[in-house]
Amino acid sequence: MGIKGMRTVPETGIRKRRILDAAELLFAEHGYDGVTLRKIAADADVDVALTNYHFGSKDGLFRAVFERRAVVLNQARLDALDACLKAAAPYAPTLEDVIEAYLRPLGDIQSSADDGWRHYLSLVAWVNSSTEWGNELMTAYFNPYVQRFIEALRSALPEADEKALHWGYQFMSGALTLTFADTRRMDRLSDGAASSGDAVTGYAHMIPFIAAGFERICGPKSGEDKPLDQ
Amino acid sequence: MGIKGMRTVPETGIRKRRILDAAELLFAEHGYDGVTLRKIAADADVDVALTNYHFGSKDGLFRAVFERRAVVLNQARLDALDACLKAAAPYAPTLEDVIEAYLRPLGDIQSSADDGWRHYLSLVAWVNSSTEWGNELMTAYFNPYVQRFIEALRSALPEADEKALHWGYQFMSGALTLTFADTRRMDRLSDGAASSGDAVTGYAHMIPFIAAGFERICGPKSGEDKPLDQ
DNA sequence: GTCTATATGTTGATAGAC
DNA sequence: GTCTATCAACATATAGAC
Repeated sequence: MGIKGMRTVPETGIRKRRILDAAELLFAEHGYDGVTLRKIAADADVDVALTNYHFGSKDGLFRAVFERRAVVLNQARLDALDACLKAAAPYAPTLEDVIEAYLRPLGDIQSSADDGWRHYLSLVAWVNSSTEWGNELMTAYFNPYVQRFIEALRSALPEADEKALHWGYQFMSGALTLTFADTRRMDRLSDGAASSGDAVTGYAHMIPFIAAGFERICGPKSGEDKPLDQ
Repeated sequence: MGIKGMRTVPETGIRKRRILDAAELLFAEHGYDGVTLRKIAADADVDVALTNYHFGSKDGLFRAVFERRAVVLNQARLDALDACLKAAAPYAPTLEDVIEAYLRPLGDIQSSADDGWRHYLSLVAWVNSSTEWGNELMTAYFNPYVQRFIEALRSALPEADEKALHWGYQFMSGALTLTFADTRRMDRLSDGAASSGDAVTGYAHMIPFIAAGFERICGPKSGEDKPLDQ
């Protein structure tokens, strides 16, 4: 086989991969309905029919894109969380350490030069705020990990009210999601003082911001912290 | 004119309004590309051609929907902010009062029975995290108001770093946006302990959470690390 | 203002040659 | 695995009768 200059490694998967990469970026930027298979194929520089050949349908392609990096991302975050818990053992980890273990891997990705991963985070942000896909995909792929994280939060905030804990997670998830989406609106709003592209500064502020929020509503003194008349 | 049982009030605008209402809900739920004019017309119980007659194009309809409530919403929030500033004068308002002035009107809308307004907030959430519409529409309609709010924040946090202030606003905006989106994911995640439909509890937690976050990264003691009871 | 009819293009998907 | 050719369905938008 080798003789006539033919590849000995099969190039199988090269086009399939290019489709995934192109779809990843386009879905992240425009959402599911804002993208056509033709545009994906054009950006991937392959024939339109290949998208259906490899993934069956547009729906199948979208799921394949989402699934591709979900497992490895969860594992990385799980490792960070475990390291944090082990470092603190036999005591409970501090709140800020738990938050940091949750956010740091994402911050590292976002400030990295890896376009694929950055686009993926953007896609996750879109899915997370989508009523159609969010419930199914986020629940299926990320809930088990999120549960572990909330457990860690609970151990760092032993007197936390269960409701407050989940609302706090919701706020953190929202702050994170908008940061991923990277709409560049902050740049104009702040007249250049702050840039949404500056992920390093973003996460440096986000970790203490979120930690303080949790402390306030879930802290040991959360009992008398009923700000509202209800 | 009255004689033959004809309406003396022109029914002009009834169908136009129904189109706006139907479009508002559908755009909020599925985004711009996830909705067809046919579906909007069907839900509004009018002919498809009417959508183009009244609004020129799908783009025009979308803008009309967004614009309809933007002005009145901004005015309501401006009033709340002014009331907060006046109540504190001649001193600077407290941080929590400013945050409350910003969030309270939204919380009131979301926990109200007014479907139209609730759908509108959902639409704003979608626009806010959209790369295609967010920059243009949010900037045009909401930036002037947001600037005023950030000014008020600045007066409550006199030593705030400008960058931190804007990042804090970004986190607040994200938390707010995801709460508007109301994907119901929290319900399952918390196994029923917390419900995203419970806006009253949500905002009751959100106000202190966000205030604590701002204090931590923008507070007078932001250099050090004063977690609680400061 | 409202409807019928239609123009004109695009969509996701497939069948079949290579 | 990849491409050509093609389908039926559906999209937005408009022209013209009422």
